[in-house]
Amino acid sequence: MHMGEGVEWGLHCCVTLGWLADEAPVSIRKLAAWFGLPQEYLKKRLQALTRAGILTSAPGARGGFALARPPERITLMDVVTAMEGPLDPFRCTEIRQRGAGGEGGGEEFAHPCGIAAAMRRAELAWRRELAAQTIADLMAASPQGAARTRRNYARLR
Amino acid sequence: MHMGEGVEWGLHCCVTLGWLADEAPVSIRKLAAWFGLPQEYLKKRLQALTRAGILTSAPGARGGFALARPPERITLMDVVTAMEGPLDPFRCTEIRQRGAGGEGGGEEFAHPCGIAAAMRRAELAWRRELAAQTIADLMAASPQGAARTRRNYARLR
DNA sequence: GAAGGGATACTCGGATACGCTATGTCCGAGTCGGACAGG
DNA sequence: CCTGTCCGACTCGGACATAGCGTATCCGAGTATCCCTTC
Repeated sequence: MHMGEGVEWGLHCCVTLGWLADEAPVSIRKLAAWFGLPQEYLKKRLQALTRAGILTSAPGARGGFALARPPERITLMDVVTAMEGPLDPFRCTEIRQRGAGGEGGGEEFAHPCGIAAAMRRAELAWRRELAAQTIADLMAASPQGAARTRRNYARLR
Repeated sequence: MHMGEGVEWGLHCCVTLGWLADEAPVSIRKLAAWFGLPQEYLKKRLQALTRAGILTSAPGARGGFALARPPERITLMDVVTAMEGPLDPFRCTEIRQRGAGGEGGGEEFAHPCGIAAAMRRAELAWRRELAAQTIADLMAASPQGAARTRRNYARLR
């Protein structure tokens, strides 16, 4: 099981955009140089955040990306679902009723599969933790990052 | 993000093997027919459970697979890690120190990345839930399944 | 000085290419249990 | 009746093929800003 790099990229970009709120918008060229990432692909991933309403994008000269809401109102859950899609990692394909073992289980299969329910419980715990943390929390967690970001951004063309 | 089908297959096989404990071992041919799954590939996945010490496999005629321990001592976490590997879904690649934005952050980068820490917290909650549930719990959760399994297994050649 | 036109710097969306991993199949080797033949 | 041999069923491990997705790049179209020209 693997979570795409877009999640890490998106979270770092959101935090950085939070620190640079008064410099917004920030162009994709600067963001890519900032993290040493492939510019075109990073753009594609940030577009997913824009579609999800987490970022706003401004076209034209001096355009770029910015946070669409204050960082206190963007949770990690928002970013993860925007990047990875809304589907659960575990998907029940109902193999219990596919073969010879499932015959004659009529009423039993009206109830949801116990295994799917168990996996779902675990994923809900995961989502709950993600929804409990915001971009603002991440910003607050590394105070030196804010200073470093403003310092380095001033030198970036 | 996607969890392989092997997880669902493995969990269902473990539960079924728990119900059929006194018929053990069960051959891969019967298990595949039981769930309507591709026999060769299912075998490959169950071998991963065997390597992890969750199942035992007996070669030769009347051989097959069986649970290696009582179902109370097999957690969902055991099965998931055996199937998906021990790596975390989220992997921090330290992009924070890769580009122009990371310059001059010397001491700051001695501390672990706050974003990675946040994701790790969420994954720990997930793993905790998985480790809290056992195959025996799943067996108990669908009492009719036990009866159906024994009934259908008697008719299976 | 104001209006118009063009250059520039961006984003957006789609098309395409590539590699890795999940999925699926196949084969040779080893092992166990039972059948069968010979003493 | 006992023992040795053979055969079939089964697992193990590795090799190989395929498909889908994550990653990455490129291009045409649209748009906002700035500058330059023209009146």
